[in-house]
Amino acid sequence: MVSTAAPGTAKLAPYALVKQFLKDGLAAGHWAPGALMPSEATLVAQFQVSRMTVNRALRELQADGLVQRSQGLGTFAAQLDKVSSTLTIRDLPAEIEARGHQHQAVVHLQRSEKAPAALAKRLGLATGARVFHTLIVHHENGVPLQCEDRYVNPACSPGYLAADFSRTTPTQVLFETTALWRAHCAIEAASASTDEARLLGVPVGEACLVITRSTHTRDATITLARLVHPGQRYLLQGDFQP
Amino acid sequence: MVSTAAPGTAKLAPYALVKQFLKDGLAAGHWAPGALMPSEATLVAQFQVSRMTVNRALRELQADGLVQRSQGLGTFAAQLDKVSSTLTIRDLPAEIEARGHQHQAVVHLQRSEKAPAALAKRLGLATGARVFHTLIVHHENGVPLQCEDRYVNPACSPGYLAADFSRTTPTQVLFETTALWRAHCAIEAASASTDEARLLGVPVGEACLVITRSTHTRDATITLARLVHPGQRYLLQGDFQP
DNA sequence: GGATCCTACTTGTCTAGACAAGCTGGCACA
DNA sequence: TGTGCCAGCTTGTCTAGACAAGTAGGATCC
Repeated sequence: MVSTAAPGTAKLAPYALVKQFLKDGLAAGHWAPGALMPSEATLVAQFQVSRMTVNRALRELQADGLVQRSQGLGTFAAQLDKVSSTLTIRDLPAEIEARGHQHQAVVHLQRSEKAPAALAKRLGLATGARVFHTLIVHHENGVPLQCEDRYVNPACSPGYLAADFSRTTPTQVLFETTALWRAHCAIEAASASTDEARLLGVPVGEACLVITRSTHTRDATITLARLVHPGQRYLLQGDFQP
Repeated sequence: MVSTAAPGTAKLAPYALVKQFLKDGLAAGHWAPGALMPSEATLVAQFQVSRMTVNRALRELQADGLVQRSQGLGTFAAQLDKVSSTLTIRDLPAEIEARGHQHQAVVHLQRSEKAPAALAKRLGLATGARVFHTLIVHHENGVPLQCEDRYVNPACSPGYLAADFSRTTPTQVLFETTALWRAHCAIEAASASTDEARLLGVPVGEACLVITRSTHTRDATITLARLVHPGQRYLLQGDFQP
């Protein structure tokens, strides 16, 4: 096996080269936000490649939000302040495993219940219909880190209650049996309730990070979850890099 | 002007048609996560288009995280549970304006200070160097919604202190003068300190959502910001839809 | 002067073919 | 039996050209 280039000078495909060139120029401030950037024809001449190659580079930069293009006008450097930071919310057990730490789940509740009117409505069920309810506390290296209070639409995952949640996770079970189509989440801060404080081992009134998450198939709501984290022990992090 | 198609049946470009077909199939569960999807050649035959067209559709689906592709093997339906929800954090004043509400900024502090050692280090400056410091409370329709405590690297934006922050916002000023390259943010819950409680008009100890944000050029740190929101009044929302 | 048309430039998209490179399974050979 | 090679599949990428459609500015006509 012979390496084709010096290490760190990995050979880039032509389209990637054009992309890199433009990205670097943007980072260096060669084109102020809103400024007109080189046209496809210009780049074709400059890099001696075909238009499709340049077009791909520009199209991907547009998808990344780094440039704006409009037919008839040209390509413009994007307002980078409009490129809002995105942060990803992952499954906590997966995150703990990824850190190489030990994950432990304590199941406090795992049963079928009659849904109160408000809950039934949010799940798109008839009032009084039965729903699955689990309450699980996730520990990282023995420290309680998340209190997961979850309601599941039985129609979407009939076998949900049969799972062993000390071994697997609700997210895992649900996504093996259903086709996710839409998800919504909200993040807020709230004080720990008496129950939550007890389960998480923190003082009542402790500031907590609360993630409310709902996932849906195309037609129905699969599950509603309320994830409560002690404020002192949990941090959601996000990075943005063009 | 003659409409080219019935409303709701807007004519899609062939590549978009292929993309839609695959997306619909995934949503309907035709391909379970990990299952082998049709090859490019199959789709070419099925849709009677050229391979580049099909390739574009598949490449975009891959960029969206809906399929995984590997050379020599084929295209596979992605594990959608791995497609973590992303939520975007926008500039609060912009968000308030977008809601059609009235935004008001009260400037409590706007000056140059000697940076303590820890801060200087985080900004990549020499100990004791001067930094710009602003403390602004943003109101929505008269209600305090965010306490923005921000330090700025003078080298990146020398004119920062001259701005009128009752009229414009720090984010706006910074992005007009600097080229953003990298951003980092973290979200946590914390209790309101005495000062924060006073500025936000909430009881001391109230649960607050705290966003810590740092932005960098390629070489230097531009700014560090600590954004504190009263838990009862603020909600970060995110949607995910393939 | 004002309205209209026309041209040049831009991006958006598609085509038909080509070569490269990675994976798999079967066939021939030792 | 085991090993290596090769054919046939897959995706990854590039090319040269084509037509469509949107914009802007100048030339022309009234």
